[in-house]
Amino acid sequence: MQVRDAEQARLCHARQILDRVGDKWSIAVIHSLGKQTLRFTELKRDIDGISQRMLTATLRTLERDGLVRRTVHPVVPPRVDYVLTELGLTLLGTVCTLMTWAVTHADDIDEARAAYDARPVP
Amino acid sequence: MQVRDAEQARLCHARQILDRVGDKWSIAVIHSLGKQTLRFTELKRDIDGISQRMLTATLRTLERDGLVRRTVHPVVPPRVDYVLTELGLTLLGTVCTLMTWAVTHADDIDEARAAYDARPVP
DNA sequence: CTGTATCCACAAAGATACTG
DNA sequence: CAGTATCTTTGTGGATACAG
Repeated sequence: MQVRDAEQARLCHARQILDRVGDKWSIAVIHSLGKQTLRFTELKRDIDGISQRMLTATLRTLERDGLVRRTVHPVVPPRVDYVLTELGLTLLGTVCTLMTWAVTHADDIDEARAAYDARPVP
Repeated sequence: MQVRDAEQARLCHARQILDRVGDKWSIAVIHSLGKQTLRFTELKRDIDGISQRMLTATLRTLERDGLVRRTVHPVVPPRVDYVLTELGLTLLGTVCTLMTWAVTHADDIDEARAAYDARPVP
């Protein structure tokens, strides 16, 4: 039973992390920063549909988790740069793998959905 | 501009799929079915903390997306089996990759969080 | 056994306005 | 420019009861 519990615990922990890095805004930020260092406003422009509130919250979480580094330049007007850390870069690779899967199998999923929705309903 | 829009569209589509397969219950179901075919009740027992409602909803979505196959046996009492499709199996592999990343770097993230939370607050 | 239906609570997220 | 504060709205998930 200890084995099952230990597995559950590991899964649970993994799920917590997936909940973090798996939400759409985190993915978007990581993907954007994968290309280059960006400032707050540049990120906001780059990520379609994100609100200031969500961008701030997402960046804080990613910073806290050690995936993104935030650099404040003491100038006027204020300038803050965001860049992926080394840990963030390893995640970028993994995220890209998942992205690739999603892109590769998008058609399969669309087909499956169409087939499912076209079923005769009793 | 078309290039950027096309990329945005692809990213958006990928995000939709990630939203599906990335939520914790989907991950849990796919992981459970990765080991063996299971019935509804067995899945509910296997996945700690899931409610009937969520399990049903998750299975429907996965079935619609062509990741899980649902087989009803016309017997009394009713018996319904769930198994990963071929497409589901390819996702299992990718999910495992992400899981592995999460497990591998869990300590790094915990450290980063501890360091972040220990910062002196102005 | 395998679900569906309903209700409710809480949290997440958008809009908006304001500050250092 | 780079956020914070506040309000409102939406959505997600849990509990429960019931049906085929």
